[in-house]
Amino acid sequence: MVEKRADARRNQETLLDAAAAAFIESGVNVPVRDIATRAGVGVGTIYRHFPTRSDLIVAVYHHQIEACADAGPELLATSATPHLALAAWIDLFVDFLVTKHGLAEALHSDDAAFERLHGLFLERLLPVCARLLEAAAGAGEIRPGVGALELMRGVGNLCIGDRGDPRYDARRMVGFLIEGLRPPRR
Amino acid sequence: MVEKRADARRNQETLLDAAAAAFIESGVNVPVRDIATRAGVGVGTIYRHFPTRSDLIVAVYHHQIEACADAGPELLATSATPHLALAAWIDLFVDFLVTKHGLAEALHSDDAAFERLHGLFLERLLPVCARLLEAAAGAGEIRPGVGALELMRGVGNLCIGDRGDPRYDARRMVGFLIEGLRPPRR
DNA sequence: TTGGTAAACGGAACAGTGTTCCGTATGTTT
DNA sequence: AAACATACGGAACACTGTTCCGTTTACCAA
Repeated sequence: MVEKRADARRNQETLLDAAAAAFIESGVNVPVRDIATRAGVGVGTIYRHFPTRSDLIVAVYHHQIEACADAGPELLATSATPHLALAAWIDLFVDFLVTKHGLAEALHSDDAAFERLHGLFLERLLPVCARLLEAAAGAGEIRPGVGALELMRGVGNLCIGDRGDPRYDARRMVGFLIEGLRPPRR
Repeated sequence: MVEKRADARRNQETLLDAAAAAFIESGVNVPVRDIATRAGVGVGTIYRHFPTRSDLIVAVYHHQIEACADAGPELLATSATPHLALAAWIDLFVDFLVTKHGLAEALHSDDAAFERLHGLFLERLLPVCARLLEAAAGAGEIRPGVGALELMRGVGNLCIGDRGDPRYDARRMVGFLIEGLRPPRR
């Protein structure tokens, strides 16, 4: 493994900061040029460090995604019931998504540029969700046969378009969805 | 009101056909030039007849939207319970959305180009949904205070990304959401 | 210190798409 | 048939993503 040049390392840091700021201000779909200008580098430099938009987004939000993943087992251990743990974890997930403008949309586009983002969610968050689902199903609190992937996609979809719009509260809708997972009443 | 020229009327028809075909083949985000080529006209002609993409989509799907709107009262009159009517109507709505690739996405983008589409849904479908919700709430079958707009946006969102993907069934997720509207169990 | 080399940079250039605009063509009317 | 209004076509512009290469810079060895 060869060491990277000092200027390259410096630029990568600068880019991460610039991207984070740009994402907050203009959403994750902010034009590449804007990020480049903000960082004071050429667009080529961005593509060299982060070949796809996914790579940049992943780099910026990596820690938060990890934190969300880590919270799953913990919630399961400390919650009164698995269903409550599931609901609480989904809440964390929703919080993460709705505070990143455009991220929910990006997550569910089939654009190849978001491949790695997709991959990270699948790799880190999906197993956590699956574990929580399993526990809740095992306790008879939700119907069996609900897939983690479809649940996460559904929840992610529900988060689209929630930008502090008072007429649409993603958390509320997600709450209904999670409630609807319970077994049919007799 | 002045009569339109014959060639203009002819072109409008041709464009509707071409757009409908293009939507089926490539989704509602098919490039304008593709539709123009298909219809054998210049892009200017499209923009003259349909200034925004919304106008074109609305023109193409107008009848189906009307049919969906008309089905609401009918379902309410013939269903065993208001909740069943609501579920059945939402099913129609979902059917409409998932068979039009990209329509659900378009519906929830804030792009100004989809203004009229948004407007038509609000104007025609929203009252129908509100009526069904009211009936169900009145019968105590769902919690009160659920807004028609948020429900329709939620349902629309859940339909995003369902392209016959076996791993994601929008209808199933919507079913859970509607089920979750029921009052909390004691 | 001083080359020499590989790594990294910048930004021009290209590609795809939406949108506008105007010279030209066509239908309509007198 | 002439004159006019309407409509047409597509070039041209704007915006964004992406690639590519001539130039610059950091690093190291002599």
